[in-house]
Amino acid sequence: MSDFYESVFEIARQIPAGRVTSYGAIARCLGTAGSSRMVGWAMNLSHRQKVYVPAHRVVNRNGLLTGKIHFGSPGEMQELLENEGIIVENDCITNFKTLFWDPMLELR
DNA sequence: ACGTTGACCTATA
DNA sequence: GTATAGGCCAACG
Repeated sequence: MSDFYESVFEIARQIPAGRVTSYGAIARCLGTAGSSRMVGWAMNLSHRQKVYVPAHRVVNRNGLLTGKIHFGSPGEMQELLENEGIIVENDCITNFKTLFWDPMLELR
């Protein structure tokens, strides 16, 4: 595993419950801004990882659950989010701006 | 080896 | 405000 994915998983693991972040935020925090797609690939590989990565807390910039289909079954991601107190409606996170968690601010 | 795709983001029209 | 274009790099067929 390259350091890039390691860092991505590390950050994803640091996301507190009930909070969400975006791929771009993680990418910028890693200094690989513009290559936010790689963060998505990293999440795709997260299933192969031994350690559990809360990928459901990572969504796109619009707060839309674009990657829910990559979970076991559609709706599972939403259920996980609602289980943590996050309100999800029509595959969109309500109060996304409030629930947004910036790794740049927390991890510094 | 080459072309296409992908859990995205920013910028211009 | 929505619509389209471009860029980024790795994995898959």
